Amino acid sequence: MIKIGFFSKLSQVPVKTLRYYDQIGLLKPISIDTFTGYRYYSINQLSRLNRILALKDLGLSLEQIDHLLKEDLPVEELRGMLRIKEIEIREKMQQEEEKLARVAARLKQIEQENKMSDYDVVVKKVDDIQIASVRDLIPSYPAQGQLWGELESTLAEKKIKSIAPCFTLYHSDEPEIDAEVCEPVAEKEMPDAETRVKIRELPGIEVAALIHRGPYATLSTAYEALVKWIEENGYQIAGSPYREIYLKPPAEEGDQQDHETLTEIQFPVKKV
Amino acid sequence: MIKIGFFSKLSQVPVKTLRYYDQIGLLKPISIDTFTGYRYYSINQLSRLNRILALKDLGLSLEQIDHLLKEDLPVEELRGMLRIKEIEIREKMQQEEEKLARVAARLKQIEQENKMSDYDVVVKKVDDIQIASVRDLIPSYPAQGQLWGELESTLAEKKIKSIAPCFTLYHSDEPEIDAEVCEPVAEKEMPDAETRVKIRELPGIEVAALIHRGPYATLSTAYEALVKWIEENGYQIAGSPYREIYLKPPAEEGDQQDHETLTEIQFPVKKV
DNA sequence: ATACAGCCTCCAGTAAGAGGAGAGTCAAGT
DNA sequence: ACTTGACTCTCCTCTTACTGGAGGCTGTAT
Repeated sequence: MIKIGFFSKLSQVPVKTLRYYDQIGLLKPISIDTFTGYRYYSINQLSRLNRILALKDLGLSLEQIDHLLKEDLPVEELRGMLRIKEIEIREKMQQEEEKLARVAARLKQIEQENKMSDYDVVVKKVDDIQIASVRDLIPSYPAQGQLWGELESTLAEKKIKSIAPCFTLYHSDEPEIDAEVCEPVAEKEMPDAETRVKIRELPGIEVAALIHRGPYATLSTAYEALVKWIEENGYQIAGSPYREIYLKPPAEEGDQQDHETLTEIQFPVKKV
Repeated sequence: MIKIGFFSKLSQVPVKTLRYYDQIGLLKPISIDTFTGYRYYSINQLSRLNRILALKDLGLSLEQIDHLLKEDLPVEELRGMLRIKEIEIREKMQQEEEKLARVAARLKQIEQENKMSDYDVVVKKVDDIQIASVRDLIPSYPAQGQLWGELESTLAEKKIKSIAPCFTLYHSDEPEIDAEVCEPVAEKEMPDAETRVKIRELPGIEVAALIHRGPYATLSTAYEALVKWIEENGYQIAGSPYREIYLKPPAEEGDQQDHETLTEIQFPVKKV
């Protein structure tokens, strides 16, 4: 029968923590004075406390520990929990390693350019999306203009509305540019489909993305930055197509100099 | 001027998160309808959001990010933060690795014995402590009895009281046992010190500890388990002395069979 | 008798949101 | 004009494993 402070000294566990363990029912004192509320522990309880600390040190939550100590079905269940923990820890180490790579890459970039990068790359999963699109081979990037004309006029005719920013899928760049211009739509099918415009669902994928501000002619620096980031951060480009999303097209039609133009570039990626 | 749901779709950031970022002032909508409370964002803000996400991905807290984006002193400060982050991540990886070792060791023990270990080893820092002690070479462990007699009688004579469980420090076991029997006391000095009993302060150290239940004759299994644990968990024994703490001595004087006897063993350790 | 250490309960706060209730708003279709 | 269903709002609670503090009682030593 010892008081909480002494029990704390013996175990080197803070008094606050012991009270907390009492509160959540993990380690209750053997008796509590009804009048004063003083907690009284037995020295025997040090064993249980040690077991708690040891399991906590393995990364188990107090709830899991409580469960393990409450039921007397420990061995098999503990084994299972530890196996899972093992995997979790490996995953976490993996993630830390990747994070370290990202930090190192960013540091390197700062050292080299002595300023904060213009581009911030994020990896994200893009959702499935319904699109209406026209695909064709074109001789140059600006030549996709006529595909856009074809797509927009068809959609206008069918009274189909775009529900999100339009974008281009580039299926390949060589020897010719294989481009597909897309408008997100709500419809699932194309009525009387005797045009080149098709409606289909684009499955969601993981992409590395960044946003470029400035005219289309300056997109190449963004591409370089994105490819470099992907290489340096433990990812690789996972096939075609990549996307160019026209978040905010030039204010005036044909004004290729608008410095407020915003374009997002997305490359499908997977971890190396 | 787009609504929160659309901004969320474009960025793949949950609406809840955007509202939270607004709340903490990290990313405020460009306008909020005074009557409806609707938040309206600008597409331009995607850049800032991307920067936030990128920095978050490096492990910075939202508070740090807010600071970095608020002030325009970013480069040097960011570099410093990232350097610190780099170190933190390495430390964390180190810790995860050690945790993995502990889990693996525990799993191995379960596989071998097919039951939960009787011993739970904890690593802890023990505090500085004032002790009164007698040290001598003894021919066998039970022979420390006479040292105890000497210590207790001296303390009784000087009316010095023990304030915690007594313990023995073993400075060496070979060729003879160099033992020091100790009683924690409050006094800082020994009055008229013409006895072999000395008072001194024992500095706090890191120890690996476990609790053994059962008569002293069975302590050897506990020692084996503790030494094995230390080896398997990336620690090493950091010199002498080790401690045997008599948490709960046999109920009756001389009853060496008491199965409720509790003894804690502590080895000074350091990480390999 | 009076310190003073030790103990009590209750409350608030941590990071970064998630989940849900209940109510108001918007846009499209009838 | 009305209804429906999707969006949005605020406010509340919950998460982990505690930590810190306020205000008040208890136990022991002088």
